[in-house]
Amino acid sequence: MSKTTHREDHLKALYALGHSGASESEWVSTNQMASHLGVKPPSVTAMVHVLTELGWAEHRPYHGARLTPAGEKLALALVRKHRLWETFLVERLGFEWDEVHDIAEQLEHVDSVALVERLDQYLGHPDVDPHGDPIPKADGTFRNMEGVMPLSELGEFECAVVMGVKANDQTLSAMRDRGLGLGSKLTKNDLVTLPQAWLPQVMVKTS
Amino acid sequence: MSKTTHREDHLKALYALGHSGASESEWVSTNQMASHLGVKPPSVTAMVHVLTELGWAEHRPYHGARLTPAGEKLALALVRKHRLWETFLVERLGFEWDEVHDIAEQLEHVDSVALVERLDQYLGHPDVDPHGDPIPKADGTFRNMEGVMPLSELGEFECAVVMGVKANDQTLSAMRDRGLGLGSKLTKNDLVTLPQAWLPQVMVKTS
DNA sequence: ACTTATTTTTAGTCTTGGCTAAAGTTGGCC
DNA sequence: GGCCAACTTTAGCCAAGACTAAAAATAAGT
Repeated sequence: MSKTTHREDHLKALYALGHSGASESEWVSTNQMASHLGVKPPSVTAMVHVLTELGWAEHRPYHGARLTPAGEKLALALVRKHRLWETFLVERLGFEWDEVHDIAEQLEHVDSVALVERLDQYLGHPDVDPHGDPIPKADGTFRNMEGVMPLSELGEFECAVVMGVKANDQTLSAMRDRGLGLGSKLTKNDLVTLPQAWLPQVMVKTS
Repeated sequence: MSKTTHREDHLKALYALGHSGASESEWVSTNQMASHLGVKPPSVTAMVHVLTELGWAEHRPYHGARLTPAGEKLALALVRKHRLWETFLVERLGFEWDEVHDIAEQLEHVDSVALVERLDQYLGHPDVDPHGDPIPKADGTFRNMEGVMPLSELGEFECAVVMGVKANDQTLSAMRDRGLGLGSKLTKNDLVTLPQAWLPQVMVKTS
C-alpha cells in the first residue's frame, strides 16, 4: 500500500466507527480502529499522530481520536468513490451484491477526480449503492434520502421498491432464491410472508 | 505502493523495454529500467534480485535482465488489464486517448481475476485498445492482428479505418481538430493531405 | 483512597524500497 | 595492451509502517 492508501484507510476507519451511532463524529478508541483495520494498536497510534499532523484528525491521548472537518471531507470523498464503484460493479458488470466490497476497496484508492465524476455521470448520478447506503455528492453532502428506510420501519404503505440490501452472503443467496432483488416491488403482504429477520436489512423507498 | 505493485511495475518495465525491438524478449539494462521507472539504478538492481528470486526474471550481472516465461505471463496479464481499462475509460467514460494512461496505470494493479474477465466481456472482448495496441487474451496470446499497421506502412488501399493512435497530447489535439479519431475512415487521398509526421503514429486496418 | 485490570502509548526492532557514495566491470580508443 | 569513461553493483543509510515488549495512564471495584 502506498503512503496515501494507508492514510486513507485510517481516515475511513475513523469515519466508519465514528458515525455508527446516529450522532455526530464520535471519539474512536485505538483498539476499535486496530481491530477494524486488522492491525495492532501501536500502529494505529502512530498513524493517528500522522493524521493529526496533517490536520485531518484530533487526538486526545488515552481517550481516542476523531476526524476534523477537513478529515471528514476526505473520508466522504472516499465513501463516495467506494459506493460509486460498488454500483458500477453490480449494475454494469453484473457482480452480485456480496462480491463487490473487496474490489471496491481497491478501486476507491485510485486517485483521479475526473474519473470519479465521469463514473458518477456514467451511472446516472445514483443516490444509493447496491447495499442501500447513500452516495455522498462531490461536495460531501448527501442527496435527499426521503423515504428510504429499512423495511422493518415501514408503517402503512401500498408499494415499496427495494433500494438496497445489507445482508451477508448466505442471506443474500436466500433472498435471491425468493426473487428478492434490487428494484423488486413489495406490497404490504410481503411484510408477513418474508422472514422477519430480513426486514431490517432490506432498504426500501415508498414511491 | 504495495510490495506487489512494485514488483508488477518492474515486470512491466522489463516487458515493455524487452519487446521494443520486434524480436523476442531481449536483455534490458539497469539504466534503461531505472529511467523508465523514474528510479535510480541501485534500486532496480535490488528489485531485479527479488524478481530473480521469484523465478520471474533472470539476471546476468553487468549485462542486464530479462523475463522468464513465468514472468512474461505475469507481464502479459498486466498489459491485458492496462489496455482493457484504457478501452473502458475511452469508450465508456468518454475520456480522450491521451488522458487515460495514468489512470489505467493505477487500475491495472487492482487484483481480481473476476473483475478483468467481466470487464473484457462488458467491453465486447476488444482486440485493440484506443492506442491501437493489441490486448492479450486471458491466456496471454494475442488475437488475430491481421491488417492492423501504421498508416505509413500502408501500400495501395481503398479504405482504412483508424484503430488507434500513439501520439502525444499536442498531436492528439491537432488530430482531433482535423476530425481524425477512432473509427475514422481514411482514403488514399489522406496519405498526402495529412501531415507526414502523423502517418507512423496512426494505426489503421484495411477492411 | 488504593489496588488491579484494561487500555494506550512509548521504545526498540524488522522489512521493504529508496537514496548516495564508493568500488567493481566492461568496452572502446589510443 | 593499457587507460579512461560509462555503467553496474555493493555498502551503508533513511523513511514508513508493522510488530513485540515494556511503561504509563485510566477506570473500576473494594
